[in-house]
Amino acid sequence: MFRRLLLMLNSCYFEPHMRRTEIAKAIGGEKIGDKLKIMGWVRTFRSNRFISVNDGSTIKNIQAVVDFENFDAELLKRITTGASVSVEGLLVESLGKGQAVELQVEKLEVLGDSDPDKFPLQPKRHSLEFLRENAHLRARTNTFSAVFRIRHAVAYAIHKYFNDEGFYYIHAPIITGSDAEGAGEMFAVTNFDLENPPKKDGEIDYSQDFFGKKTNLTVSGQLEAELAALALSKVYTFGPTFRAENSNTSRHLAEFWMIEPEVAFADILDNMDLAEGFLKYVIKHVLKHCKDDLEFLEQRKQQEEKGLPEAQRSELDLIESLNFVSENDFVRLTYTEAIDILRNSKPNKKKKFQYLIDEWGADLQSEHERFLVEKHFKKPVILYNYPKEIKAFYMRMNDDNKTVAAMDILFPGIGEIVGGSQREERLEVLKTKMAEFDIPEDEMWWYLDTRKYGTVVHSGFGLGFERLVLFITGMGNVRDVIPFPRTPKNAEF
RNA sequence: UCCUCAGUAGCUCAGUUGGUUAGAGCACCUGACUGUUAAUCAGGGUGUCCCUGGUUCGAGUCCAGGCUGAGGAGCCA
Repeated sequence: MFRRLLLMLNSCYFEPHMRRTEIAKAIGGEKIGDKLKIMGWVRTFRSNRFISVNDGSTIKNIQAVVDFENFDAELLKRITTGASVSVEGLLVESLGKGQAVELQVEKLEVLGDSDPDKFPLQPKRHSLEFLRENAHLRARTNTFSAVFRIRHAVAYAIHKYFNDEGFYYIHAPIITGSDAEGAGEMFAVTNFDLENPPKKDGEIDYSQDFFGKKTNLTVSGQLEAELAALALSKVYTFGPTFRAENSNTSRHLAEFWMIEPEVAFADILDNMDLAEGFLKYVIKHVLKHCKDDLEFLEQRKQQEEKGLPEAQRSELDLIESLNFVSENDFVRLTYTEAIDILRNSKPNKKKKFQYLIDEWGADLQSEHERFLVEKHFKKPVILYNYPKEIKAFYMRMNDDNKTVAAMDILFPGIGEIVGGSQREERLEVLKTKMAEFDIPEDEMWWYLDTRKYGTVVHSGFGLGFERLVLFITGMGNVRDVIPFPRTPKNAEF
């Protein structure tokens, strides 16, 4: 009632400081007949009359209609692609097709000019590579604003899922003093003068460094998550992770975000249930809340695949494939079963694989994972119980003494999206494995303590956040789903 | 790091067996028009052909080395 009254007053005259209405709210349909102020960035200015304005609140633009006869020509000249504007006027049903509503402009202000000769983004299609080089501006494109809104929705859904399931969010340290985590090359953290570090007996003396020891950026929060899970039962981490690998692929970043749930009293099967339920929940959330953006990205993908031969195009459209994954059970398959399938597969018999599968124990290559996911099952696959030799030291030894309770989830087009395991909770077995893997016990005393005092069965996994966003958005390169990608030879912006 | 491919106007790209002054579309500038949807029409070329060296009468084109990017592999998430 009170609001109605305000609205009536509002439509009679302009307040001196009218509040901005987000475009997402303005085009919802409920505000027709209201006087509104819109602020945003000009996408196009057509016919000297129609300003397409976007403020990032939605992929849709609002059409602001100016009677150019009543406005200063010099002012209208400043309405260029990329300029920021404030427009006030009456929101009405659109006279033209293509949009439901439009704003009849009564007040027009250019907030920030944009020299059209120099502004890099034109009202046309740009290559993703070009936009990557202009990452400071690329969020002003439909594609990237859609991707980043979805990235947000995915992050939010992850926190919501875990919260609703009784998990606690643990902030694992970014700087780590243990170099025994065994997940690849690390970035050193130091405040030494690199030209002239202090030395002792010819060697760099790390005891004089900031932390009094050698430290690195974290490659995984798993070990810390395990400590927390063995107190709080159900925890997860969600933070930046760093790998100094010289990886140049569409699936690797030097700085990426990883989610690592860890659950006490849970075995490998519980772990698979958690991962599968979690992935489905997140995808459903995005399907429900990001419809406009998904539809746009679906069209973008179709457009992009038009140029490809039919065999290389996706069988399902983006939204279809998300529905499919969220509504169907993942295939669960032991490593041993996978080897049997692969050994008898056509590409193996016809020697089409670059690495032929002949015996149990071989590490699976990308081509094998792809075959299983994209050709044989055509759905996400959970592979588990791998040979102990090809997996990490902390994974729990199975009773066969040959395999460990590891599991990887493979997604079509992405490959490994989740890697996890039941953890070795038996102190003596863990110590033996560490010796086999040359991991010094004295650096991991705190990890071993959890097995010494009240050890329990527990499991967890790591999920590559960008790989999940990659799958959900249908983009082709993780560099295009993170605002400012860090890759070898690239840390611009 | 390895393999393959690419680098020409602001962007996307064409450029013949090495041959005169390097082109197109879009963007941009000027003008016209005005209910448009990446508006339309007319006119205008804005260039270190990635860099360095070499072969040649002559190199965007051929050769060598380098830089950058992409795809794939490895590593993995």
